[in-house]
Amino acid sequence: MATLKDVARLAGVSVKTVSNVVNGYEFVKPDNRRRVEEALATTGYRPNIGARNLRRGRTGSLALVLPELSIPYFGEMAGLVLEAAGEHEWNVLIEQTLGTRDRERSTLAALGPHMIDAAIVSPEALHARDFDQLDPGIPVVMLGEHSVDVPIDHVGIDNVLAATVATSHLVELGRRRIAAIGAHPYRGTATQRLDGYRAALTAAGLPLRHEYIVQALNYHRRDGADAMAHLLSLPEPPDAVFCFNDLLAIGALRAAAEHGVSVPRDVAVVGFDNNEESAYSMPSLTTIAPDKAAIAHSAVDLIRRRININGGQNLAPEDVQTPFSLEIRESTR
Amino acid sequence: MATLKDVARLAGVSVKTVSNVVNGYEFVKPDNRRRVEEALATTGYRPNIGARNLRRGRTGSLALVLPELSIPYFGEMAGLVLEAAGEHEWNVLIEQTLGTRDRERSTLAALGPHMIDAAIVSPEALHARDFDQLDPGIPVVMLGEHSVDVPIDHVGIDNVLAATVATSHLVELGRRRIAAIGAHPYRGTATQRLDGYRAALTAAGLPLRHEYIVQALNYHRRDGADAMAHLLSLPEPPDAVFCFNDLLAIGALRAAAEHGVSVPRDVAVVGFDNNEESAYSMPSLTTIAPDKAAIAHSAVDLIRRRININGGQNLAPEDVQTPFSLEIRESTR
DNA sequence: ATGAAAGCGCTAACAT
DNA sequence: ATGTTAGCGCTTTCAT
Repeated sequence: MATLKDVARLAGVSVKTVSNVVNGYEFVKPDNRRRVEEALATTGYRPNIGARNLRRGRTGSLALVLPELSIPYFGEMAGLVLEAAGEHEWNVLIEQTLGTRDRERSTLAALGPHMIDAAIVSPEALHARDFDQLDPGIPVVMLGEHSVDVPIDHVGIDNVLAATVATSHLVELGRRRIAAIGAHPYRGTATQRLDGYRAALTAAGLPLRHEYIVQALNYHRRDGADAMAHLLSLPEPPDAVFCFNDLLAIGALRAAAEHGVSVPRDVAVVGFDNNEESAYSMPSLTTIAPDKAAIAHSAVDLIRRRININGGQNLAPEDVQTPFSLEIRESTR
Repeated sequence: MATLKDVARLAGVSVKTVSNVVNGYEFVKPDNRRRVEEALATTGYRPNIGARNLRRGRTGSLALVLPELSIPYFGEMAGLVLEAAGEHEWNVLIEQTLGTRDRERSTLAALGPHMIDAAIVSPEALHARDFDQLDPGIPVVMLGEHSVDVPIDHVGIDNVLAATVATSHLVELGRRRIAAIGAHPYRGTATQRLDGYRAALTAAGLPLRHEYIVQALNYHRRDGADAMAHLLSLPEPPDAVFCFNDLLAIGALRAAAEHGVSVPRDVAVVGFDNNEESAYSMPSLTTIAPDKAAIAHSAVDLIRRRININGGQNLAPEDVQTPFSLEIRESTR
């Protein structure tokens, strides 16, 4: 592997001159430039990014911390973040926490300022003080929700509003016994979506029936199926269900089918996330569709702003709200 | 940010001693060790990985080159590769090619030896000579199939066999008009799966009907739906369909439903990949289930072997076959 | 405009 | 067992 020194020797100039050419410095004698460029070509020189970053004091990488790539929502988000970061020549280091607080904490702690310039974190179980682990010098953007109350940049949709829209849609369908699947003791998104659900029911003058709020400790398809099975076994089963993500909803659809309950005739179902698979489920799923690309771009932009203002340490944390829409499909038609 | 030097000064020892402690070297005077550990703690020292790698002549990163993270199969694989690589303290840089040859080529070319120690590539459209782009010094493992004939390590299941198993399963169900969705002009996996399909039909004494082989230029759900719609419009529609991946199959299920065709009664459907969603589709999908974790681990192991033998340049390329199974679900019951 | 040399933080010889 | 020093490849003063 050719180094600057090799190229310099071959071209008969100093490393400085070669470095100047490589970095597009303007004032290089045309003759020297030519010889350097020749040497560059014949050696096939490629800068050692690690060395450059060591010297420059930056890393050229962002961390993306999320629960699990195999979860469709995060797979889709990760792909978009990769693209957005790539536009600014950042590599992305993806870290999976598997949604456990332990791994979320240790991941945050391991994010030394040497590995990354900034981090995009999608926390699931973190507590506020876990963020002390973080080096204060590196900018962090939270995706998803303010699950904890820390002064950190945040990008995402208005979850309370979105949940209200989803629930109101069911109300407008004429449903009166509307259940919710996905309540969770300390997951921020869950709390907000539950709030939105309650707000919509209250606004419609419908009673809040505690047996219609089903917890889900995880948000996988199986959990949705279990929750739906439980709801259908109630003496008075619901005629509509708002699931806090699409996976729960997909599981709910299956449970409904297995219980001989027709969707949407007997039970209407709404999801959240607009996973690609939701357009192809049977029936296809009405769902809240966040603008994921907007989330990815906003997150990267926020980071760029922070970095350009020298860590932007004493800048007030921002809260960027991205658009969403309600995608109406067969499960509520 | 504390450096080795800072810690050394604080502990009153040389950098060497600190380095020794940090790297778990055994022979350090207990007294010194104690003082170093104290200094380490009070400074909150974290090694600068970049500097360490620069010195050691490695980068600490692997590249994972794949079409798109939002495709469930690749999302799942990426998660597993991340875990497998993490066990050996590798970061993973994921590059999306979006399945275009152009981006696959430029990605290969950009993989300078400074950024990564090795690469795991899941090519879709590459030609053999595109691999010339690659620095010969860095080990590459191909995932998926020998879509091109290059002397490079490869990990994956026996696609021909798997396709035969899938098709034979349909034969054993008593189906006689078995179609295939997913033929593709130059995608390696497609060719192999088509071969397996043909072999199974021939072995069963069934005719190869050219109108039952449907091309799919992409492998998304929509393509499967289109292909199935086409098959069902045939004068003599098939009574079974083997789809070359689960997404195609999911699309096929939907098209069948929309045409009022019952699965599996009228048409049995088999997929390939065992995406998580396939256990929850309606009906759930019979599919070939590759052992994805085995693929991820084998790929990382292969890389470790190559690297330990100094680039292993003159080692013959290996072809590791990982296990798979046929997961029988409702779509063929 | 370009060269010489220092130094980013670390590890590995070499010396003691 | 530990200190000293060179150097990984690069950029950046500081000279010239």
